[in-house]
Amino acid sequence: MPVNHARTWNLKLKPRKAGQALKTVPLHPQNQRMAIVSVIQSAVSAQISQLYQVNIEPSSITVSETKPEFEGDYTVVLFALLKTLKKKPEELGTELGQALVAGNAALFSGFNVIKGFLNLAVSDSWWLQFLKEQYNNADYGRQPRNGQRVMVEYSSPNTNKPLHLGHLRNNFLGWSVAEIYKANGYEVVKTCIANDRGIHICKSMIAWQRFGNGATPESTGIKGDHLVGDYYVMFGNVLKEQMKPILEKKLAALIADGKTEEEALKYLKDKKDELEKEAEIMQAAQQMLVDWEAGKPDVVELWRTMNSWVYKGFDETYKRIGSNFDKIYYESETYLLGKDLVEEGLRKKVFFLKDDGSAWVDLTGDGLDQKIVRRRDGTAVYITQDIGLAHEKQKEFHCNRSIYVVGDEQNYHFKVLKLICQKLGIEGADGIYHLSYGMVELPTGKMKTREGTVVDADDMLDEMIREAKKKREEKEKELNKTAELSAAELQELDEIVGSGAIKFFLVRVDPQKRMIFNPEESIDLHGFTATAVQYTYARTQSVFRKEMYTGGEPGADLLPLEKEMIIKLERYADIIRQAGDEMNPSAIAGYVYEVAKLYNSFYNEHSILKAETPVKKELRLQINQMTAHVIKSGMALLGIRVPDRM
RNA sequence: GGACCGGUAGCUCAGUUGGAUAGAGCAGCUGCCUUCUAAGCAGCAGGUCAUUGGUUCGAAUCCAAUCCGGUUCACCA
Repeated sequence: MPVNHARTWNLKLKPRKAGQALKTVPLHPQNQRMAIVSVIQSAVSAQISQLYQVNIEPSSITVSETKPEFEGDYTVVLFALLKTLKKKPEELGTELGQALVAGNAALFSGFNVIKGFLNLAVSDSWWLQFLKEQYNNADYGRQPRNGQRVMVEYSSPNTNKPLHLGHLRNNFLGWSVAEIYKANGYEVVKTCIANDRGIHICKSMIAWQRFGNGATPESTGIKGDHLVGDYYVMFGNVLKEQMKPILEKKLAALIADGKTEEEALKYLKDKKDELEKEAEIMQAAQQMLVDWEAGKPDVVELWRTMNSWVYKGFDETYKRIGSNFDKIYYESETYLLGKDLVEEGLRKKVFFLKDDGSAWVDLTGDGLDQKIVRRRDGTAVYITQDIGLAHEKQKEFHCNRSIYVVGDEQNYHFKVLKLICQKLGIEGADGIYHLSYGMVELPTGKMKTREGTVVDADDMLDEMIREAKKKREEKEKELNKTAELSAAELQELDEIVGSGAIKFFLVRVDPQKRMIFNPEESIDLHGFTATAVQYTYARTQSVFRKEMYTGGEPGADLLPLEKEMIIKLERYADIIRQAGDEMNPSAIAGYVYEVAKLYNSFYNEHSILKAETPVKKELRLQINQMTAHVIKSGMALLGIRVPDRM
């Protein structure tokens, strides 16, 4: 079917937990450094081998950050080693500690043993060397290209209504996971499937045709996706009206038939979909779907027109939230794709035919059920399209992994999809991964279109930006911090803060968990929020407006907070890897906030520009710079910008 | 009923392959702006980690059962 797509969605994205180690290609030598934890593991392993002639795999040695209440920076947990080495905890800790300090003077400056824990102090010189190498590396923590390619599909809107809060979580997750994959060295293809055809699309079309009086986004001044969404809602209302007499009649018949009212109501509820087919307006919508599939010119034309309104509206929203895609698939172009594969599956005996001619796959051996893949009338079902699309994606991009960012109500669907693709031997089937996330709910429960409790994405953004502006204007009365900014710059600032707040709020929670969206709390710009992190970044820049680092020597020793800062910053590389392994942007969000919080303590405790000595000033300016880089880089992985002043 | 997911402070959430006295934010209470940005900092208070049993040097974390909440098991998508 000829389809005209006059839209221009731009885009990008990334995934999680890879079972395989990264094959890194050396490109940036400064990014090839070994993490401190690995350095310690290797040193301990080597020392054990020397002292006791026993080989212990470095990665199997537990090394963690020392708890604040103890002396030291990193802790080796000895319990696991006691049996193999036949030592008592204190004895082993002491022997190992002495040998480690004696043999690695540049690395360790001291140790203590408490119970089965060997606490090691890493020397100031090691941290200073690290700072020297990395403080001005804006790409610290990012890995060189590893030659692997990953596809991330996210967003996937229906073209019959505007985006809502659930779509925002999906978009931010998908986008961020894509960026995190890139930071881990993968090439990423961000994709989206536009669900642009089907009975739900016809519903808005019918309603517009009947009640629209030729209304357009231009004539009404309503954003296209919202306008179409209004007609979708209108369809629902009309249908409800038409169902009333039908249901009443049916109810009376059932009761006359001897059923109790309760039984009858339950029956009607179960048969809701079937009964709706008796409503005139529903029949009209179904006829329209038939006409669309037959390519009836006026229907196709209306479909194109209304979809173009929606796309235009989506483009605006995507632009505001900074979402984009490298490749967009349209269901109108892919919905027939899986049909050949059904034939192939039948030949390969992956599928089988039932007596009525429908085609099925039997997954009972995999702990699942039988699943239909082709209706008896020969048409494809949802899963069939997805099989076809998976095949199509591989033909074009040959990705090592293919991530689908889709809500957890489709867990079963994706389990089935992967299994079928594997059985069919589709390339890349093993790389299919469903990044499942929990629903966004309100304190009052689920969002329901019928009850008008759906939080609209555009409204949400408007409200957050309004809040950011309000807060900024309050602050301006106290301190004239943003006085030098133009009106346009101020507006951009409000957008950075407002959209950052909603992004951070949705992305800071473990994707897997469903989350409660409390409008009042989300609007708060204090505490564990993007705003606090952005504010911290603005502070670093405020310092640099007064004075820059020179690149000179930062001295030989560190105060506790100075060292804590460097230790925290060093961890960033590991956090990126972890967030990638787990496909979990919340790991980045939590870390970036920790950096900001620690920096604020540091900032409060030690003056940078009025440091005790010029050497201390240089040290703190370098810490200031690395903090700024890490915050900016980490926030960028979440799709959140940071302002120079606020 | 089968399968899968969740249950941690009043609320919203962290808690790495099992490690030391379970952490943040919000809300509540005390202090701190003549200073590099107070959208911040320091502190107080707040816990039967759903329950029970098990594994072991050690369990919020692993196993089993139970309770509570959610999702799913369509010739819808």
